[in-house]
Parts: sequence; structure tokens; C-alpha cells
Amino acid sequence: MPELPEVETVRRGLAPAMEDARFDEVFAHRGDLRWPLPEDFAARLKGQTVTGLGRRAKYLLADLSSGDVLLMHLGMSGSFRVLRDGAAQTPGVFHHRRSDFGKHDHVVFRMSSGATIAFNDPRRFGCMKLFPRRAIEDEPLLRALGPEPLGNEFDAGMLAKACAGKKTSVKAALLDQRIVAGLGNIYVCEALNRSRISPRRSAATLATRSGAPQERTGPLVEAIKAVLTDAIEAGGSSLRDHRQTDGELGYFQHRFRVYDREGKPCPTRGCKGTIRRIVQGGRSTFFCPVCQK
DNA sequence: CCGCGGGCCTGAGAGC
DNA sequence: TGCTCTCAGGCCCGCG
Repeated sequence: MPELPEVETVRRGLAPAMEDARFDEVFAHRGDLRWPLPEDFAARLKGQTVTGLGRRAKYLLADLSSGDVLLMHLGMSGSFRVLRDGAAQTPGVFHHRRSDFGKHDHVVFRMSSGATIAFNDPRRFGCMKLFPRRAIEDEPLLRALGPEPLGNEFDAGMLAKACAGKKTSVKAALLDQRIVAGLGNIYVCEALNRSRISPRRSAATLATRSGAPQERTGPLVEAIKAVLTDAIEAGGSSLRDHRQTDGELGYFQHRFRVYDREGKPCPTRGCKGTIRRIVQGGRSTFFCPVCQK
């Protein structure tokens, strides 16, 4: 499910419930996520205060008073729900009953802020991990990530350099988290349509300049930043699983130009093309063969 | 080193 | 009220 805008939406929803709050109770109903939760997962969290909740690419990172970092990833189908006091149980003393939660609520935090936070993930491609803050540079899940697409480091020159000599398609290059970290299938398709670049073009041809330097990576970078910013503002895209932490749907799916719109007209001004679906690297790509070159 | 396909899981929806 | 097949927002790993 979640690409950068959805994860950022989740972060913003979790922050008021988690930041400066303590883990009073931690329930690991199922530990067999993408990687098994450590045996001492609950013990290492309990009593710790969250000093900050950040995001790196599609990872949520909670800094703890113990010096540990709690890393959380939503995989394809993960979501977090924040329940305020009394929403799921008798007000006052908290009695944790498994029946208060759904089948796929694998991890539940009871915070000193009065919030109960449930991590739900039907497919269990998500994960949680604890490691010491001082070892963050060595964390294998984070080590190879490219720049944040909304950061200053991600610009036309940087992208051109990263694409130079790449034999793969632009589509695959943008999905490669080592080149830029946070895009997924939806927003790559959307950004390519916005910048009128064909997903089938080889990445190397983006770097090759026929005129001004970064003639193509410039508009592409701008399109990526714009679509991510717009999607965050809309609370992300709700297709199947994504919800904001209060249960509300995101609504960026209503503004898709190409994603899951095969056969519909291309929205590019003056373009009479029809959106096509092709498969690249085993995944659907939606684009307009008329205006995307 | 690089690029590709398989695999990890469950559930929704289409088609029969 | 079924059953079977395809597909899904991610990403690690092993292969050639």
C-alpha cells in the first residue's frame, strides 16, 4: 500500500499520540511479520518514552528515551489506527482483550497519552525492528537508501547522474530506492505522466543531454516533488488498505491522472491519447503513449 | 557490478 | 451458498 505520502500521513497522525508519551503496554499478538519480532520486543519498549517520530523514505522511525530506535514499515497492506481513551474498551482502567481488536491487529501499543495504537497488516509484509540509535548508519534497511525526494539533495543534476549508464527503464530506476527513496508504483506512474516521459524510455537517455543540461530530469524532479506534495496534502491515496490514523480515507486516488485508469482519456491538456496498461518488472505501469515520450 | 524473476502473505473481485 | 484465477500500494534474495 503505502508510498511516501501515505507513510507521511501516518506519521502525522501518530505523532500526537506517540511523541512525549510512554509505552505503558505493548502487545505482540503476532510476531511473524516480514521478519520475526525479537523475543524481548515488548520488554524493550515498555516504559520508554518516544522523544520524536520521524520518517525516512517509507520507514517510520521512533526515537526512544532508551537510545533505541523503533523502525516500522507498512509493507503492502499495513496501517495504524489510533484509538483514544474509551474508544475500544471501558474508560478508566484498561483491560486488554484480544476481542477488542481485529484478526490482523498484530501489534498494539498502549501509550501514556491515553491513546491505543493498533498496527494492522493482513499480508504481513510490514515489519518492526529495534536497534540502537548510534548504529543507525549500519542499519541494513536504511543504509543503501537514496535521497529523500522532497529534500534539497534530490535535484535535476543528482538524478541525471544517478541515471547515467543505467540500462533499465525510467520506471524501474525511479522505483529503485537506492536512486531516490520513497516512490512506489502509483507516484512513479503519476510523475511520469505529469512530466510527459515514457516509462519505457531507458534511464540512461534521461541523463544524456541533447540541449540544455538536465532537460528532462528537471521537469521530472519537479513533477515528483509536486505529486508527492499534493498527495500528502490529500492524506495519501486510499485504494484498499490505506487509512489515516483516525480511520478517515485519503482522497488523492480521486486525482490520479493515469494509475488504474486504463482506457480512460489522458488528462494532459490538448492530448487525445488513451491511458494504457503495460507490465514492467512484473508490475503494472499506466501511461499515455501519445504524450509521454 | 547489474538486472530479472521468485517469493513472501492475505483478500477482493471477476468469471464460470 | 461455490470455486479458481488474477491481481494488489513493497522489497529481499538468489540466480545468471
